[in-house]
Amino acid sequence: MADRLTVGVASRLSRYLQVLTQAKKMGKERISSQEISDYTNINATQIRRDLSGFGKFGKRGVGYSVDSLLGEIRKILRTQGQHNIALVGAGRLGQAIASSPIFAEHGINIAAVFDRDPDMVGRQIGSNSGSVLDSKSLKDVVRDKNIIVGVIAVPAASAQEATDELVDSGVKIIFNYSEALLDVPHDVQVHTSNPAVELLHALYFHLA
Amino acid sequence: MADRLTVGVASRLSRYLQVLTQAKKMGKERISSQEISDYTNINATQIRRDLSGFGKFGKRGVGYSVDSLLGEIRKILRTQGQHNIALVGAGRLGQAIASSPIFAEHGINIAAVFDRDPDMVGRQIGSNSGSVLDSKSLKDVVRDKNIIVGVIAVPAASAQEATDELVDSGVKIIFNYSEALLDVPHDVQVHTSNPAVELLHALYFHLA
DNA sequence: CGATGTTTGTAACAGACGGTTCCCATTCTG
DNA sequence: CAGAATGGGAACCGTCTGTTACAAACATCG
Repeated sequence: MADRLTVGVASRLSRYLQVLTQAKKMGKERISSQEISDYTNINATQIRRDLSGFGKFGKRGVGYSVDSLLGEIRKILRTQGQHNIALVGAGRLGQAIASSPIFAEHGINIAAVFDRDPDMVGRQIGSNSGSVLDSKSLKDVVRDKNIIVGVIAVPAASAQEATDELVDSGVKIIFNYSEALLDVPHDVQVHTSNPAVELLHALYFHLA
Repeated sequence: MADRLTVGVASRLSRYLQVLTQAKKMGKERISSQEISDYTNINATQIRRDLSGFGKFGKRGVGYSVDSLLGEIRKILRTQGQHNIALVGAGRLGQAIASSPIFAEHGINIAAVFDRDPDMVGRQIGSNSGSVLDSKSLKDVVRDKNIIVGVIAVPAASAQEATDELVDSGVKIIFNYSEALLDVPHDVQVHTSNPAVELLHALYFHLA
């Protein structure tokens, strides 16, 4: 239990979390390993093995309780509390992120939104985040609130600059929604999302 | 060569593609396996092994030519031509997707954008896509253009409905940017993007 | 109450895969 | 020319995954 999880296991547990969250919203109370398998394309035996490694969460002949399994996985991933993140960029993408319920559902709080455009500063975007702050205050705010996760939703041209400011302020995990490649110190993780590349990957496997 | 690639290999090749595309934009002409490793966190030896399996693309003591390696990987992934996709939803997220250069960079063309809101229909969003079409015409347009990739950028509540229409029209690959779990036939791939879950995953590994 | 079907938990095994470590050939730099 | 940098290639090992099989627990139905 004290051992760290493998990347593979943690990834799969995250997928389960995603399915369970949605299943709960749809009012489902119980779910079987086979159902999770249908949604994730992960082998049902693998799912049971993953879960049984941490305890006996399911009931034979019945399945898993959605609620309790959600709690157990959150315990395993140690992501039960609230997490604060900073969002840089209040353009279309930033607005889409800020107004999505997807972060709040998982206990993630958008603690601050920044933009360098004076016309955006002070506006309220999304429902769960405060008003847009001036990028000049980024360093102070991020440092004061001890934020360690930053989301980059600015054009590629200013992505590196935003990254540098975040890193300077103590951020250790960056989600990059620009096309830019970001240079960061070794102790900072960058997750770059690139739908186009994922699409090419999917297309390859679609060929008969 | 006729053999299908492993999922792992194809994933890594896609990552290389992403790095190379960006490196080219930054004016880089040569790149070493070590540099690619720095950006992708993939073992440099692994990278060389992946590439050398398809031919001798690099020059010893020098590295790889960015341009030619780009072409080689595109050849391997068979994604050289133009691909048409359909985008459903012209809200903030849909607009962000349509106006991003990220798809065009990889030869992916947003052939049609749909929205059910009459106020949106006819507007021009993004620079590379035509004007917004009424969702009522989705089936006809998608079928006529032989589109096999659809992107869902609508609220969770209407995601399944949009999915059903796409599937009915022959779409085989769906990128889902809503929180909804989508039910699809077995021959349709769904790629659900969930930044919040990815974030929890990253947070787990960040703990010292 | 008993029979039957469903679902989890667990073990065992084979195959694939990734990381590592070598060593060598080639090229560039000074 | 000497040395550093870099890709090509082989071999090894441990880990992970998918699969199969089966027993135990539970539900359902008659």
